[in-house]
Amino acid sequence: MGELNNIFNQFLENKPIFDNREALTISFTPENIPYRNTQIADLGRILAPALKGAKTSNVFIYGRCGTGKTLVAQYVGRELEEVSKKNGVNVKIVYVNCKMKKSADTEYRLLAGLIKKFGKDVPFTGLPTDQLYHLFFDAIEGNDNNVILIIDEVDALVQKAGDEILYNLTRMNQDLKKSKVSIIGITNDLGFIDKLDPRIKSSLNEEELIFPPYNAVQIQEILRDRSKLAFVPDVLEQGVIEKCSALAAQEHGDARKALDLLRVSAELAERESSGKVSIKFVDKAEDKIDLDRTVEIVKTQPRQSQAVLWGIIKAIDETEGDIEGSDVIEQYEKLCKGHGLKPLTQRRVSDLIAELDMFGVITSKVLSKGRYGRTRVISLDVSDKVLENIKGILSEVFY
DNA sequence: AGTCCACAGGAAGGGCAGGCGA
DNA sequence: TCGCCTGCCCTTCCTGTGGACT
Repeated sequence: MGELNNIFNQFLENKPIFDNREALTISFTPENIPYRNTQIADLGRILAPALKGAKTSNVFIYGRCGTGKTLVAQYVGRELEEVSKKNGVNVKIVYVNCKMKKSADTEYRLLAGLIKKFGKDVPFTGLPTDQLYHLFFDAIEGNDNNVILIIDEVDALVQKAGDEILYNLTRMNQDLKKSKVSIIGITNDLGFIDKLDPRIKSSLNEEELIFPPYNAVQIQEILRDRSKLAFVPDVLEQGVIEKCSALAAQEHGDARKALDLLRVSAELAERESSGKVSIKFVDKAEDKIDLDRTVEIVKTQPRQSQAVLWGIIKAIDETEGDIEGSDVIEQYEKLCKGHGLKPLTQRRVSDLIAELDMFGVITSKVLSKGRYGRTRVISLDVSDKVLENIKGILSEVFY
């Protein structure tokens, strides 16, 4: 108990670093969004007809992650809602993120989530889909609303649930008498729209906005803006912002990453009771973010997927280089045998490997060896330190 | 030019669990 | 409880394919 008290007391005695930590998180919406005036104005013009009760065009917003798409869409949406309220018009903005596991990544969950946002309750599962459409329909129609759906990471939804749902949503307007529904789709997959069914493509892509990546100088400006809110004066040492920006700019100008880096750097500085944030904390923060992310992924994988990863690591250890799918299967099946785990078919393992690739834990690419067939060549995509951690986690699972 | 390897990966469907209303 | 619906994980079956070999 005494030790814990010491920790708490020391924390309280430390010179504070943060003034408002929130300002560095993704959920924070700043007053002013730098370098996005054009996009804000464009989206504003597209949505403005809603103020006169008209249906607005469907919009697609493209841009890589951390380019401000979500921020701008939510910001414009909120402003629009406010102005409409003042003018006595019913405009409702509904935001859903399809990448949020277990919340909006299937047709059922998306609809259930939307219906909930209109204040009605829906069971997690169990209702036929057409009934859900009816519920959603009633929810919208009941309020005489002009509804604008912001569907974030819409590519994730379509990949999992197919594009039928988008078709159904765009078609709803034909049956609605009093209300209107428009869609703002947000995606970081530039080729996304071309993968859609042409019917959906034409009705959904009435307008499109492209969000270019930020450059290092722009990210610096964003960080400076936010740090004025987030930190007490003079805690950032020279070069910290520059370093965070440079690292994030290397990764296609991802402002979110820059903010994360800055926040974690400061948290590490706070934890070490060093009243200032110096460059060394940025390096540590980069490692920590990488480690935390990967460890989290590995920990939350189902057992079979962990077994496959273990097979990959074992196979790489043994061959000391790149390995092929068959090497993984061999190690994986050995592991299953040893732990009474029923081995999955090669087809399924191949999907699990692809999943691990998607998570960024491994890198794999399909390679043709001519007469000797085609295989997937696999290598690990983590630093040695992270690998040690992964091994630790997995050996606890497969003692 | 044609063959053929060794897999990738798409399609379809089975089986299970969770949840509903009757 | 039963029948029905869904999502999810998985298998089975199948077609496609890049390039070394003949």
